[in-house]
Amino acid sequence: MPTIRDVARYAQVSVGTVSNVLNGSTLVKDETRQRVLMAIEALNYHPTAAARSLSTQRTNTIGMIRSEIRLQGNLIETDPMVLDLIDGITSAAISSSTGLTFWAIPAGEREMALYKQLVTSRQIDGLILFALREKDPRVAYLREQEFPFVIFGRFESDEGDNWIDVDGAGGIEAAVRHLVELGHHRIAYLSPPHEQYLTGLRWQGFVQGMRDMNVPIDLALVYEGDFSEKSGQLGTHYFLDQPNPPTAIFCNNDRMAFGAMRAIQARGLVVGQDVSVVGFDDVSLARYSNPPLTTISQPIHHIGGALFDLLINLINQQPIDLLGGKLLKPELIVRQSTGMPR
Amino acid sequence: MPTIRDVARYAQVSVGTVSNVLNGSTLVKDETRQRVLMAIEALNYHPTAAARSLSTQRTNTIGMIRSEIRLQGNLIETDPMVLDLIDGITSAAISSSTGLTFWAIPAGEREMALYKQLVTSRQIDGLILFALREKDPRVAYLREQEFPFVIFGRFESDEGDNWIDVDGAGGIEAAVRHLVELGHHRIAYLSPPHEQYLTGLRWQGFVQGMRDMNVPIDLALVYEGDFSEKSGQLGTHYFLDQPNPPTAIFCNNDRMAFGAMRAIQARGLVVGQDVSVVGFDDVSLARYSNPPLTTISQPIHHIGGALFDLLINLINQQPIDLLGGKLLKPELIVRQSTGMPR
DNA sequence: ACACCTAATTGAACCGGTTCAATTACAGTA
DNA sequence: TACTGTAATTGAACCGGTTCAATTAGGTGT
Repeated sequence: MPTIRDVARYAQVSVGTVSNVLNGSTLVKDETRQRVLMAIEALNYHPTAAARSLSTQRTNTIGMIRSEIRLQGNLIETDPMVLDLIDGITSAAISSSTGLTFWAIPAGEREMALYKQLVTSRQIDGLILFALREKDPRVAYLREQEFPFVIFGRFESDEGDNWIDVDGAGGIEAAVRHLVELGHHRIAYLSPPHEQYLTGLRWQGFVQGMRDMNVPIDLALVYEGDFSEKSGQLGTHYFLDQPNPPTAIFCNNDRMAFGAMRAIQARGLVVGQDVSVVGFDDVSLARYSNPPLTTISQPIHHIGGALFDLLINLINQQPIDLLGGKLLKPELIVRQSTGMPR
Repeated sequence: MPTIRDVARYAQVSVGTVSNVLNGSTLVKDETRQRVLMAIEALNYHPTAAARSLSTQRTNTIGMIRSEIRLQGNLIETDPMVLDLIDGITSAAISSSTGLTFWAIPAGEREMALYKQLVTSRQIDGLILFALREKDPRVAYLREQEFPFVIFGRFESDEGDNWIDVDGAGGIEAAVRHLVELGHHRIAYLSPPHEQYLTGLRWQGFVQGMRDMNVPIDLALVYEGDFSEKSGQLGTHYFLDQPNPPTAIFCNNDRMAFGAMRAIQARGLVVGQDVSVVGFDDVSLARYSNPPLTTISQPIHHIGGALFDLLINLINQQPIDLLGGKLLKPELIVRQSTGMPR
């Protein structure tokens, strides 16, 4: 494996010159540059990433850590939405030849240890956080360390310039309006897990939407899910077992909505007629479910790219201009899972 | 940021000793070890990953590259199955504090350039390949470079010890048997894209299954999809527009099966009665679709972990024992999307 | 007291890049 | 021809670990 010194010798120049050629410095005479390039070609030389990182203090890698969450012992699978996020990030990352490194670890002490590891060992240049929890210790730590990071979502205050979020509350208000306009008065709310930070924001949107439409909230029609299809199913059975069941169910993600539809159908009821269902995310399958799911669409692929750009600017300490704004408007996509109540 | 020399000075030992403590060498006297550990604690020292990589030639990172594929200009989204694979890999990786780095790049010249980059710059210790294509240039290159890599799937010959696959052909044979036993004779086949290497293997399974059951294959009932819901939908409309339409459709992944079910339902037909549908993968949603999807289940989370272990052994040049075997038996999960033909 | 052996410790050399002060090359001017 | 200014090049020092031959410490046997 040739080193920069081999190239220098072959091209009869110094290592400094080779380095300048590699990094596109304008200080190199054209003829010399050609000679160096030919040497690089001839020896099939590629700079070693680790050596470069060591002296530049940059790794050209950003990180993302999934908090594995277990409920009753079984792992909650990653939401397909995250895959779209990854797609968006990596698509944007490739143009600046940056990689996205992934870890998965259960929330808790070991999680913090991993974050500390990564930050202090300079294994990555920055982090993308998502699915923040209430009083999330990760944010405090990263802030304290002044380590570059961006958040998909908000946290505690809307201040700071390192987050991008979708106005989920606004989306829910729109969904409630849609349901009430169809004639629904008993609307159930399938909540995200209470540990999640967004749970509070989403709930506010629901409360606001119901208030705006003058519909009372029945706390018997609120169920805490965990984003899995299973919990959507369980919550829906719980709702439909009530003496006074709902005619519509708002679900905080599409997976729970799919579970909800399944539960409704298992009781011989028709989704969109007997019970309406609204989801959140608009995963690609939502359009192909039976019936197609009314849901709140977030431009997740675009958000992934925007988060990446934001993070890179943060890392490079460049001024940040969030042209598209940092609080994006989601869009209610009406399909056949919602209809007038019977 | 303290370095190993700072720690050495603080603990009044040499850098070599600190390094020995860090790497768990038994050559250090217990008392000295304690002093060093206290210094590490006091200075809050963490070794720099790049420096370590430079001298050990190991990065503790493995890579995975998604080939972005565009058809008619639009990006094919990543299959949710891949997310489960990532989950499986990262779950296994964390215990050996290894990260998984991700890139996405369109297949073609730039793709090969990226592979060469990564291999020669020693940015990663090994690669996990998936979704191999016919005559895939990546395999030849990596073999030639003797770079450690493992494949989810097989390639050209079943030789080599660096792959794990599911016996897709066997799964399809079982699916065909299931359909024929229900009474189906006109079975359509929704194929993967022809560029994919597994397409040939899967087709052989279909042919074998049909032959075993003495059912003729009608080439008018074969359609090449691209793994997207959309293509499942298109293929199904194509099938149902035939003068002599099928009573069952085998789809090579669940996403296409969801599209197929949607198309069937759009025509006012009932899935599992008028037309049966079988998928492949058993993604988590398959159990919650309407009707629940009969599909071929692969232990994808487990495969992710096994691929990781295999790769680590390859990297460490340790003997490999694939206890579970490298060709795993998939399982046909019968749900309500298949039934007797009318 | 001395030889001998093992356990522990040392620190210079190395991994392979980048950086920048110092030096050299060369063209333009007096 | 000497002088000046800019362009190009040089190479030692540095980034922060690991490694290992050489050295020292400490214990045992005679």
